[in-house]
Amino acid sequence: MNKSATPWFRRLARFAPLSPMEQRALEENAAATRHFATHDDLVKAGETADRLFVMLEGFACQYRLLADGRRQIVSFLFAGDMTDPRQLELPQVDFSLCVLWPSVVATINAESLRRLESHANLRTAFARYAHTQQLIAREWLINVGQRTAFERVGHLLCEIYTRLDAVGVTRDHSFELPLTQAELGDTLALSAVHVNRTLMELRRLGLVTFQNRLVRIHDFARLRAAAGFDAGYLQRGEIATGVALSA
Amino acid sequence: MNKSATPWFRRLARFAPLSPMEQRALEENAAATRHFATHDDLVKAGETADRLFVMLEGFACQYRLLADGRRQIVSFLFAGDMTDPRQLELPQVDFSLCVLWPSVVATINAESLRRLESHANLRTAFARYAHTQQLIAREWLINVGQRTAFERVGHLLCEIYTRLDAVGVTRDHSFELPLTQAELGDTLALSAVHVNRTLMELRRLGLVTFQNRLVRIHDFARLRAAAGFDAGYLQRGEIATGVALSA
DNA sequence: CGAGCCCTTGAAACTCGTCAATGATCGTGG
DNA sequence: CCACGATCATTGACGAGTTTCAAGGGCTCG
Repeated sequence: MNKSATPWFRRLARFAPLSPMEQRALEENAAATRHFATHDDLVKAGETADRLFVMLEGFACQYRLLADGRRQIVSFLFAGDMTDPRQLELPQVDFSLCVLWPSVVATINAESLRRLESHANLRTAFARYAHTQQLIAREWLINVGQRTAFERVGHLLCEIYTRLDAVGVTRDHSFELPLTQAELGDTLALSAVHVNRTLMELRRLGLVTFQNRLVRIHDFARLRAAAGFDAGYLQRGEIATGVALSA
Repeated sequence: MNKSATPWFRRLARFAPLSPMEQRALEENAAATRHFATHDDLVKAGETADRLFVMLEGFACQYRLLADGRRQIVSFLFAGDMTDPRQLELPQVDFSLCVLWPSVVATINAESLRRLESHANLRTAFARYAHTQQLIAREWLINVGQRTAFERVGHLLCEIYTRLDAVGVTRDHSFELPLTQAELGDTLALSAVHVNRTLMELRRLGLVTFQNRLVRIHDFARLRAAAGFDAGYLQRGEIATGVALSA
């Protein structure tokens, strides 16, 4: 029995009631794991889509490269996150997947997915999970499209804090985020230099500090207001949506 | 028998083989239609999500408003397009839906959706269709995040041309697009003024003209190259993916 | 102890936004 | 049928936010 699937189970259990039997199914299918180092690419856009990836530990992102090297990061994968199950129906992968911090990753092939989806609750959980990921992607579009640099950085930090807090890996309003400012820039469509200046500004205002991979949110309420953050999109698909949302 | 569901049927039939029985099911459920005028809001973000919308004729968009009035359009709905079926599982609607040109819209409630999804092929078609919409949304993120104004406008026009061509409503490399420059701006995260200047530039270079709601692409190959457009994301989920993709 | 990556900072340039004014187009009512 | 108002396209001048270039400093790791 492989217990390393726990974060994955925890994440999915937020979207559908999962029994011990389904938990065991996840564990069995997360058995084949591999370790990856920072900057390893697990897949590149355009390759054959023959497997899914599940982050058991670590941190990764999906991105797309333009011909001249510009890069847009389109999603983050924390421990417990996985790539979109529907991906397996497509001939090619749309986004490259890159590990940003030493990670343990499980691989799910079509056969495994079929087995997992024979559990109705898992199928439901996968679908709702994927839907939530889509809501996040749309929110990023709004973030990049309409918000100022200051709001963008603040909004993303609010989102990450909320996501990590939901799985219990924050401590006293702080969390580890192994992202360089250049990577933050590729996420938020800002230059690394401007990300730096914006983080300075956030620090100067006493809202957030981000040093040595540690983000500390000093005043969530004020940050949230300044960034126009509303956690609704992160929780809408979950079973027992936290009632105490707006504050 | 209501034949107005034809564009909807055509669109879905690209994602799964649909029999006459399934076609009839669509027609029956598209029976309750309503007409809307330009700028009618069918739903607003935050309202209860109790129905889907299917565009039988016309043109609409989904958007989100920020507190101070900034607007990001997150998707276009042409004839045959529908809102995301998974939306019905959520308590609230995430995006407002606004008609941009006189339209005929069908409404699908949870009960109708359940009936439709009892057809396995329709369920598959819905899921793949929604997945393609998600790929488009991600592409928009890349567009807004990484491309210049010039590339953005070009890329969007390539996308729309490709989408409309697939359903046969283009004529000699031109198509109707009832969008104001301000709306284009809210889509591409540009000011209306800058959209105007960019369109001028595209015209000056002999790539595209956009006048009186008519877009004419004078040199698709060159536009496509200039914008870095690759139609893959539009066709990846479809059954018989056009083979002649890259050129 | 050096190499490499990352953060930080300044100066200059550029893209794009805002403000403002003029035309063009179109539907509507007189 | 024309005048009116409204909406939209167009253009210019100016300003703001952000990028780019460049250089220095700090940290980590071999």
